[in-house]
Amino acid sequence: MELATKYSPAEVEAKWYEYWTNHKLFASKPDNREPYTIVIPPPNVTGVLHMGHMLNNTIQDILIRKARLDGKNACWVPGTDHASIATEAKVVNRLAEQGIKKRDLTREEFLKHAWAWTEEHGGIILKQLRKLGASCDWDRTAFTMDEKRSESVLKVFCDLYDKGLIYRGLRMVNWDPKAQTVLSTEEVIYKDEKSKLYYLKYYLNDPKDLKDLNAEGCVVHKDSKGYYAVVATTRPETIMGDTAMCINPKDPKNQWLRGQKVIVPLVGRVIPVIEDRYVDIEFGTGCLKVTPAHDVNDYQLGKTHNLETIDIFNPDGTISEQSPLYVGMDRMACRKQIVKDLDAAGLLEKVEDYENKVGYSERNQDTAVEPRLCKQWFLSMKHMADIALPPVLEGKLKFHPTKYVTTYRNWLENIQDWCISRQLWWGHRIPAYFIEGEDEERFVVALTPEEALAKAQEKFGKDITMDMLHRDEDALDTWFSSWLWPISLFDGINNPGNEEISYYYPTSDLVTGPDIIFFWVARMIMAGEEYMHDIPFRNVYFTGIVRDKLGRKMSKSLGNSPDPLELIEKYGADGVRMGMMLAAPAGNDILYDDALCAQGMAFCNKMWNAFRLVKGWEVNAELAQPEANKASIQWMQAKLNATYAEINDLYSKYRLNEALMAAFKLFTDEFSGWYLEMIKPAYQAPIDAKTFSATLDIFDQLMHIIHPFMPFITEELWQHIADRKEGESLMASVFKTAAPTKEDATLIAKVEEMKQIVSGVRAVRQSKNISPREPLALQVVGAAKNGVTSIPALADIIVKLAGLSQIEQIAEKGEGTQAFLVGTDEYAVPIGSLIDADAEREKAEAEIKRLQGFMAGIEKKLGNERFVQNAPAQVVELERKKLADAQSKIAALEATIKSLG
RNA sequence: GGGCGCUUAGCUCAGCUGGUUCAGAGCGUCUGCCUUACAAGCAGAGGGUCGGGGGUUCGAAUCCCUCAGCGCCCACCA
Repeated sequence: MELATKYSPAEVEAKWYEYWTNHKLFASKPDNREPYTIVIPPPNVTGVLHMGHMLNNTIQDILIRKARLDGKNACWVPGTDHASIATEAKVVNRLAEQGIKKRDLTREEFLKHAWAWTEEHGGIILKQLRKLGASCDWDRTAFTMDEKRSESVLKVFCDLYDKGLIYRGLRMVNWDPKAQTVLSTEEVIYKDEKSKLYYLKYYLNDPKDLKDLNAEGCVVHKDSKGYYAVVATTRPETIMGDTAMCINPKDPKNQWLRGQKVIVPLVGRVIPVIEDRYVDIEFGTGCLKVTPAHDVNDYQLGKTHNLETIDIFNPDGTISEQSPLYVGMDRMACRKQIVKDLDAAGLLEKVEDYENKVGYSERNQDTAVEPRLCKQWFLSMKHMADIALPPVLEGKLKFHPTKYVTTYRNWLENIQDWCISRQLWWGHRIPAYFIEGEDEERFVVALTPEEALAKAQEKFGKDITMDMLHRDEDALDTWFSSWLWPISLFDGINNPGNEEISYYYPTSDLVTGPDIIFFWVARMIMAGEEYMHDIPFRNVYFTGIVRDKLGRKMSKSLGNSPDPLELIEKYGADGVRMGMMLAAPAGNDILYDDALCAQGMAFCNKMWNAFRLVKGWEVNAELAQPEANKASIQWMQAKLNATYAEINDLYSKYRLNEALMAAFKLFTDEFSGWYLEMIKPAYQAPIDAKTFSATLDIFDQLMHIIHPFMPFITEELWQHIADRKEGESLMASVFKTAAPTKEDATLIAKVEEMKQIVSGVRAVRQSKNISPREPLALQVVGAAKNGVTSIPALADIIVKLAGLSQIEQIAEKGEGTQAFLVGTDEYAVPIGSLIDADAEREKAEAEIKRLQGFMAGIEKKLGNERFVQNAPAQVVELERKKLADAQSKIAALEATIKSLG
């Protein structure tokens, strides 16, 4: 069979992915093996694959495939998230394009559209993951809103309510006027914004007893219209909701305002001046307008001072009927207008530039969140924090990198209750039933309407009928279902103690971004401890953010985010996987560059061609195995064992990029660069059978080592190495290497020395422009005769790789030779008239000078009493060895100079 | 305002429980090679006073202090 000189991934990748799935090689069932489990961070059901997913899922696939090769029962469970806000927004937009308004639809009608959308666009992302090679157990594919998961969510809600951990409360919450739902504090992103600070005049209404006007530090404002106070605000449009003005009782500037009443500008409402130490004396003028309905702090003040609350906004962010002015106008337009009007009325004293933080919805980043007072469902978090903190602090559950432990701890120690209700239809509808009647807060929580009725009758009287029950219209926060993911995927909520949950839980590793440490990671730990009394996963690997090579975040608006599928088409999935991993040091952001994928693709080609070489050899069973080949095989196996031990260690530390680099170097440098060259027969000459089969065996092992990173090409080559039976697969074959021995280490060291001799000769060729085909002699000078050249097998290899005619021992260098040192051993290559005596002398002299300086430093050290006394004996010994080595090197160099005449 | 992290070769990073001739790797650069596996390749080479300053120590990229720059997270000052 003739193999092309270049590897072409497309066909190969499609072929093997189909093979793997046809043979159900990704499937997992509980058995006697040790389980290794990963649950996928469920992507949004209607999302498309982006570079973050590529990184994240490549890592998960590497870990899963490695576990499989280690002989574990690897189970990677895929699924998608219903993403209530995002998906509902998309559906609302589509309906809007068709001229349909959400409010004109019933809940059932809307949900029909939403499910249609989900079926149409859903799961695309999971299909894309297959292109990447993701070895998920697809038969387990779940959805956060499928039957089992929904049932779990409702059960948990009822349970937590029964435990008294879920409650309804009237609170100041974060309102998203675009999505028209409340958000949790975690869903609000604060951004620095350049804004204005408006100074507004609040005239005194009927001033009386203004006696402190001349007190020290007093700042009084007065103009032709009378006395006034100045209030600084960034939100002038909220003055319609002002119900007080507040000063600090200790503020000398504003003492004169105590007990007065002021008039809200434009609005004309008369409000009291109250006093509270909350007010910062230094900020603005020290006068604060109090709008209890639209600011968290003002709400607190309102409560303390018993103030009226005027809600001037509609849910969509327009001005409500409650306001005397600007009714129906959007809040942002209103701000502009009211500033104009205030100015025109002479009520605006000045405007300053100001920088403050404005909260935006995590999902609608163009929409400023509005604080709003409303009744919502909350989960009490104190208990949850108490159970979720210890396993992480005690190290039972490990974070990689560990720095996130601090972040986690800080959040849990300052945790606020979780607002879990959302004014959305797409999601899990809250299983609470309100009872018709005057008291709007009569309700029961139950899994089914029937149960609800029974509970209601028991609680509120037998006369209650089904017709009187109205289920809460709201849905639950998406994260209220994803926090159960590691449990609900194995049906551990509905069927506690079932075989699957007992086997797979706790899962092994979670791979996710640090941006959802609070949203998801922390809450899964809470749910795990609450419902399984155990951690949900043993390790969390936090990936970095994928950035472009200039360090900018990848984003649609910048257009700097490549399309993953196009990349796979261009570089092959293996190439892209390697590219991602090369750029991804553990715990750091990754700076993505196409060039890295190109390197990955090049590596595929390297493996491909190495295989072509081996495959092309003619085997002669009669041929005896040369000693040199035997030694080469021994060395390669030793090197492979040692490297794999290193790689395993790196895996255990989640330093996957370094593990990949080690595997890459093992194949490229050691195997292709050295080993294959060592055993390669002369052109068109046959190879002995032993060497050939040993080489195939090593190749087989290398494919195992590289497979987790680059599954497709390794499977392809592995299948070529031997005749495999249908259904056999590299990915399903358990792989182990022998532990490295002392003998291995010795052999490796010898070969390293041997390589340096070969490189030394090559360097001589390079500097003198001597063709690799022109044979040279190598002289082993003096004491070096006991080096690796004295081992016949290694000497043979040196002759072969350095293109030598012979190796000879000499006592002293003669003229016309160029020398080099390997350690303290000296070698020389006779090159006759090509020698540039002056240049060589200069080089040797410079090196002697450097060594003398080096020795001077060591001598000083050794001359230091305190060093010799305090440093460990072996350190001192080492310094002495360095000194001796340097001395013998100088001696050799001096001999070189002498030989140059 | 509080907390965390980073600064080592042109780029991306490793080394940091102090002492392996320790200053490393990959990529890029330069030089020479179309050598019959691979030019998506091979061989060879150059490149950093480890951000600045101070301290501890026989000894500091590594520990401590300080300054500068960068990044992230948290926090209700209008």
